Amino acid sequence: MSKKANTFQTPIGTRDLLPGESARWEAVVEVFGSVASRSGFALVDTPLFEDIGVFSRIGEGTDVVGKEMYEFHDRSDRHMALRPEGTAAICRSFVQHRPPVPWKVYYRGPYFRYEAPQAGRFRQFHQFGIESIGSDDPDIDVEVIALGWNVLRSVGLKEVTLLLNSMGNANTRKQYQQSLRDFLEEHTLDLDEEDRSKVQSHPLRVLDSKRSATQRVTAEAPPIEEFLDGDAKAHFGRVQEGLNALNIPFTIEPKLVRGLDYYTHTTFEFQSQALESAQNTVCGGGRYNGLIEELGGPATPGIGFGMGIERLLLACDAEESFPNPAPKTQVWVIDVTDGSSARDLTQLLRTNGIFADRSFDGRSMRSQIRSADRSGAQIALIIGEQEVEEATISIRMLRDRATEQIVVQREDVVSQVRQLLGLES
RNA sequence: GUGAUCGUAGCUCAGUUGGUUAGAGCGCCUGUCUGUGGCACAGGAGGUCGGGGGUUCAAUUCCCCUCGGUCACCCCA
Repeated sequence: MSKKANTFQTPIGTRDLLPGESARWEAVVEVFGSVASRSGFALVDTPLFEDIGVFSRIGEGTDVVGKEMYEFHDRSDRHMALRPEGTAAICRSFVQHRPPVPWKVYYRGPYFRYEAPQAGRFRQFHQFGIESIGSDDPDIDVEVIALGWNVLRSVGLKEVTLLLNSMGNANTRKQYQQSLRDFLEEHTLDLDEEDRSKVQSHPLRVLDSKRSATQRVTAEAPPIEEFLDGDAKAHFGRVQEGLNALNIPFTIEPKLVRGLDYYTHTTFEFQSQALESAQNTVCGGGRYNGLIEELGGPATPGIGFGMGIERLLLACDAEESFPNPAPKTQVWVIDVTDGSSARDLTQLLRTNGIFADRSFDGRSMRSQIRSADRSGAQIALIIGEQEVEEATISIRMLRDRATEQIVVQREDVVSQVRQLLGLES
């Protein structure tokens, strides 16, 4: 906010993850990892930057590569970019290493897009994602979508809707684009001015315009369904059948085209109905049967999705689910003598697997026990002059004021604490 | 990139037609309680009023520029 001399702040669209939120962040990452690995997906980590060519395969005309990429030349003049999304890099990795198929992987980490920030949108944002490469089986589409569904349920979200569409193969996509272009040209004057320029370059993009004049026109546009060939229809039908069998509710949305050029056949989006903001897509993905080939590999089908962690947590806030986990501190060591007992006892407890903490700077008894209380610890160990003399420790249970404080021998403290915490082995 | 809106203590905000030492609540620290926590009371620390320039005898208050936050378009997670 302020910019005083010699002070700095996070760059536009970035933020610090602070202790108040970081435990929740770690927890949601953990949830995703366990849901994904339960379905046979393994973690893959790719670099945060790559040769820019990897990402330009997303589509030269897309906003993501055209104007939102953080690109730079390194000291050896290599043209690089900070990754703007996950799928292209995973496909590059597949081509580079040629693992056996189906290759089922998940990933998570920061992504970068040079955009003006707003609700649910950042320049550095974070995604989970999965990719399943090497199979054209529609049941894999179902597995991928179901995994997204399972994650959303696991963090407690209820108000989400799944939108589903099929783009057909590369050929139908081309045919549909042309006929859509023809249709839109006839109605150019009825379109919102802002959208007219997209008719030639990106007719598909006109479909998801939010402008009402344009929406009135596109409501009459030919649906892509009419252009699907027999195989595409069969594939799409089988996907729907699978979702029905798994009791995953969905809505067919013929205008769901998505902004990345590589999609073929199944495309889908999970939207949060609890989010008031303009960006309510929590998870989006689809099939990309031509991308691997584009990146120099053998023709190989693939499907996956990306899930925005910030948006997922925003949706959790809106539904009041997935709260910040309780602090982990179990024991607070209070030392009102010279602090050496606190120094030694915290180390002893910690090396015995107990979450222990203490106050510093020789604070008063009152101050230390207040810190102990606020830490969320269940137990306070108290050392004063008397305890030092007698080699004992007073134990106070912080969560139940009715219990009497007890005194134990100093050498028994670890086993006593473990017992009181219910950890006794 | 375009548009709207905002910018006063760590946080949430007051601040009178521009007028002398800029306030509150919460939080933090200390004390009432010379060894005992969630309450109460008292005290304390903490602000170049985002930054720069201008108008004026005087600017947190008016004007310009700039930086940043928020929201929307575009697009997407």
